[in-house]
Formats: sequence, structure tokens, C-alpha cells
Amino acid sequence: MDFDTSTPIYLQILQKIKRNIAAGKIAPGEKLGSVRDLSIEYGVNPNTVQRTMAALESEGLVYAERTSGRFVTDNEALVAGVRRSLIAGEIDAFLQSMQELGLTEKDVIARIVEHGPSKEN
Amino acid sequence: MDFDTSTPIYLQILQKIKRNIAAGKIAPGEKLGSVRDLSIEYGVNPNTVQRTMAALESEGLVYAERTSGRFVTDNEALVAGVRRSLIAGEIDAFLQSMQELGLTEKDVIARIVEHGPSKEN
DNA sequence: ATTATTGTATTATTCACTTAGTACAATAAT
DNA sequence: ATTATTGTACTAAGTGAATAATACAATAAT
Repeated sequence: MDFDTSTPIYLQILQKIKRNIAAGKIAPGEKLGSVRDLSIEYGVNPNTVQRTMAALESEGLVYAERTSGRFVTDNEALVAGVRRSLIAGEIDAFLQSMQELGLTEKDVIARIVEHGPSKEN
Repeated sequence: MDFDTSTPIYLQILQKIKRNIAAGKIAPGEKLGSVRDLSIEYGVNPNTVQRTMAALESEGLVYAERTSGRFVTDNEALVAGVRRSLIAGEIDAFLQSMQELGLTEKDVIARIVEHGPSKEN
């Protein structure tokens, strides 16, 4: 994984995992890699991953079991809420940004349309 | 101005000014506030503003004149290019993010459409 | 010529993030 | 019982960002 030097690594990992949970890429109840394994996977210090996990736990998105490992919450309502929150927040920020740069919502929609119909799922 | 603790302040100021230039809020050739004044306006150390300005200069967006102050470049083509680049980059990032969260471009457009017309909520 | 304003440079200090290394605690697996 | 794997805690060191406090350099205004 490639990190942006202008944002703390533990936050970048946090956001990545958070988005994966919100998107369902990591399902509720699913087990995460161990702190040690993830630190290797991300190429960072185990302490950094530990910090990420502490933050994710304080949000209630994951929980630790002493020696079994760490798991995504089973609270699907919470996950759904996080997803909605992420989407709403990003849309707001995006539209405001486009407006500041002089684009109306019509302009934005036109740009998205011509952006190229991507493959359907 | 309120800063995000997770990104260097000098970069946040950089992006804000850069966007203002791209949006034409600060016109080509227009004078910027002095380092000292801006540091007060933003509530940060003059050194921090100085660092921002050094970065903006390395991008060619502003230039300094010894005692007159600092000005936005007269190169309108450069400014226009920066604007296009910002817009294109943000649209790409936004659409990719929405796709990751499970929204198609149609979904996104629908959300944008229902976003604007309803100022009442 | 003097003054004020501007950009610029320098040194020191504090703080958060990151890494490194080590150790301990709990429990599933053997 | 022992071992391995997991989460967790701790100390030390290095780095970049931000602040604070000065000082110097250049020139427009007076």
C-alpha cells in the first residue's frame, strides 16, 4: 500500500478499512488479519496498526477477542449508518468543491455523464 | 480558519489559496496579503505562511517582489490548467469513491439531482 | 537620508507520528 | 502441561511540522 506523506499512516489505514467495512468488502463478523500480519501487509510498524485498531474499536466497528483475533462488528445497522454517512459527506463536500470551482450541478452531471458509462455490475 | 489536525497546516492553506486562484477569487496579477498579515488572518505562525508561499512559488502560481509584496501569476493559461486539473482530479476521485461504496454513476447523478432543488429539509 | 514595509533566513523548542525492540497476558491447539 | 498465536503495554529514538523569537535584505514612501 502506498501512503500519502501528508496524513498520518494510521489514519490512512483506518479510512481504508472503514470504507471496506462500509462497502461490505469485509462482512460483519468477519475476521481481520492479526496486528502482526497486517503490519507486514501494509509495510508499517505493528504499533501503527495497533493504533488504527484502537481507533476503529472506539467507533465500535471492530472488536478484539483475546487470542482469537479481531473481528468486524455484527451490528449491521451501525455499518449501514457509517456507509450512509460516508456517502452523504462525500457528496456534500464534492458538490461544494465543484461549486467553488465554478461548476453548477448541471455542469457536474454533464461531466459525470460524459465521464464514460462504466461497466454495470 | 479552522484546520484539520490530520494534515499539515501549510498544506491546507496552500490548497485553499490554490483553489481561490483557480476559481478566480484571486485574479491574475492580484496582490496577496503580506506574510505577516496572512499569519494573523489564519492564526498561524509567519513561518508557516512562508512555507506555503514557497510551495506556491515552486508551482509558479505566485511570485514575490522584494518589498512590494507577493502577487498571483499573470499566466492565465497556467491558472486555467490548474483549474481543469483540480476539477478532473476531484471528479475522478469522487466517482471512484462512490463506486467503491456501491453507487453507480446513475445512482450518483440521482443523488445530485435530488440534492440541489431541495433547499428545504 | 530615513523610515516603514516587505520578503527571507536562522536558531531553538515542543509535539505528534513512526519505528524498533522487548515484554507480558490470555487462550486455542497440541 | 506445553506451545503457538493473539492482543496489549512499555521505553527509546528519529523525524517533520509548528511555534517563538530574532535578525537581516531590499526598496517604496516620506
